[in-house]
Amino acid sequence: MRLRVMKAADELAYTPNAIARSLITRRSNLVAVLISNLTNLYYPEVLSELSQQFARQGLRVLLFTLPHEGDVDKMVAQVWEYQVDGVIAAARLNPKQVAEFERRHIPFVLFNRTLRERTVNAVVCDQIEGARMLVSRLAAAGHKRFAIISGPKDSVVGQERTRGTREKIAELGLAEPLVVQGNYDYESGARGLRQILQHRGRHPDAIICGNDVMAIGCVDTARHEFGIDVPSKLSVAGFDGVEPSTWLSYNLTTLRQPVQQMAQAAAEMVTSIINNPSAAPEKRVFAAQFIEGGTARLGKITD
Amino acid sequence: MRLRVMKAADELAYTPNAIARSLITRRSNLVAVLISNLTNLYYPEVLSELSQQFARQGLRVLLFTLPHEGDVDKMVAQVWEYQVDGVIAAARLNPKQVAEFERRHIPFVLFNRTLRERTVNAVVCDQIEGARMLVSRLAAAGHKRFAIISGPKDSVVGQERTRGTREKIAELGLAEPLVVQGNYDYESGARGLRQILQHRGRHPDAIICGNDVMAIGCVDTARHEFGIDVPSKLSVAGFDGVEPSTWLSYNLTTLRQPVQQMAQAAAEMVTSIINNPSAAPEKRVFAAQFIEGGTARLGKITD
DNA sequence: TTGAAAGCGTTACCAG
DNA sequence: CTGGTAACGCTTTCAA
Repeated sequence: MRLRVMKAADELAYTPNAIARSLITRRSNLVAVLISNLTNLYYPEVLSELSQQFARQGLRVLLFTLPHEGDVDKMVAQVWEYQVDGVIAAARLNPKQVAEFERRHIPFVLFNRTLRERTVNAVVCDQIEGARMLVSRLAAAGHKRFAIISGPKDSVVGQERTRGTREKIAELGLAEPLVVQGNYDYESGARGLRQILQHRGRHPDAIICGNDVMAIGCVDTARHEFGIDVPSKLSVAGFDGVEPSTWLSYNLTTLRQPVQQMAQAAAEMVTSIINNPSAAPEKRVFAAQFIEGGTARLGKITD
Repeated sequence: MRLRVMKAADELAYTPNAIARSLITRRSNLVAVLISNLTNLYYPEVLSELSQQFARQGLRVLLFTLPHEGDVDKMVAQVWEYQVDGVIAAARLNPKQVAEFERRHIPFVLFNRTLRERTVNAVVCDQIEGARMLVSRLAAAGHKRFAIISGPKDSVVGQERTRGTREKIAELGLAEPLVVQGNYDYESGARGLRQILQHRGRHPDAIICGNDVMAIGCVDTARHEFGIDVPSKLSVAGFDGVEPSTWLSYNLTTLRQPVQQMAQAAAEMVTSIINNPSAAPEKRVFAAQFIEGGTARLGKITD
């Protein structure tokens, strides 16, 4: 009997309907992943990891890419409609939007961001500590005049990187760094360097960029547009540790974020909240890994 | 009355349940996107475009990243369960798997792949024509000895690029190229070059790589490991036109695929099939755009 | 214009 | 252990 049913099912190409199942079980097995822009080089790695991790637990990723200048509220509303079992947000959401997820008891984990004045589930990398480490290393190697090409204003990660950098520079009693703003892309790294160089006064001996892509733009522009040798005449460092930073032409000095670990942690967190919704919010902080690379002069100065 | 209902709905944080709606309307507004590995630099751009395009039409992307060595059949079964309204596959599926989608009347579009001996809906870029164009330009500039760092065996796109290259070389009566195999990543571009150089006989004057990332690996290795000047001593070209190919250190000679147009076409195709399921399969072929770049000597030889 | 009922494909539950 | 029935939240249809 059972056999005959199975055979018929096969012939009719029967497949259980996950949607109908979700309706009654109240579990969609869907996890929304909110990402601002996938072209960031860093996020594809995150997304790929998340997708693999979730697949392992029988969860599927429902992707939401935020329109650059679109209505985030509308998109968030869409997330609710799909009754997702959880949300991972690697995008800029305002506190009200986050609060709304909590009100609806949707397991919610922030990726690489936190909220001020409130503890929410989050997986982050310690940007401030990383930035301080970077400055220490550079200062120890004799750098004295720093400049910063910062991330965009609305990036919390970028702000923290800038803040950590400035704090440590101040602590070490070095001159306040020149800060110019970028927006995380290659061109803005190039533009940042031009702005720094046209600034009157002595040029900096180290430039710290808000991410790797800007650092790469900065290195390229220094070398090819201005003929400045990196690192002997100028040190440049970035953040992230994206793949191109390891390429021979750059071999970038950078602070690598442990993407894989972080994605795994985020996925774990979502599933653990699904299974235990009353648990207290948790923030998991990972340390960035210093990659010595070759765009910064790091050996001790001897004379 | 209407007003009171709306108000109550708001207070209760009522949100329509898309899942329940799907059950009765038999439209999930979900589109499955199948991608083999997101770390390819090329696919994030595709995915990003697709997601934007679909969002505009009220469709959401359900992401399926194929495990490198996993069970594709199982993953395909999952796609069915979710009753997706359409599928875009930028991954290697066998003909049987494709046929199964058709049997279930699920709108199905292949991205950057086609099937032999069968016409299915597909959006592709003419790799063969592109490769031929590339060889023509290089030959016209005086290159005589070609080598190829090919894509992995199971990549149809890679095969076509290699085939177009070989065909044109043969037509021009030039020596048959040395072909070494890569797997699309940076390291395999480096390895490919080493293999080519240790091959006895005269070194090639042009290397055509199966994609940009390998070309970048090849250029870097030539310059930094072997001290070979590119392009004056060796020309290197790639395919794709990914963002890093435009960076100053590379300024790669490549064939850019019109990702945005292709993604838009794919999205359009899915929606048009949804609205008119009986339409005949269509293949939309885009031309690659030749990017002159600076890693290949393209000026006419004068002596 | 408003209200009630049927049905989508599944799981859960409760008799038999 | 088996079989039938209710229920999930929505849209559609039909009647009042």
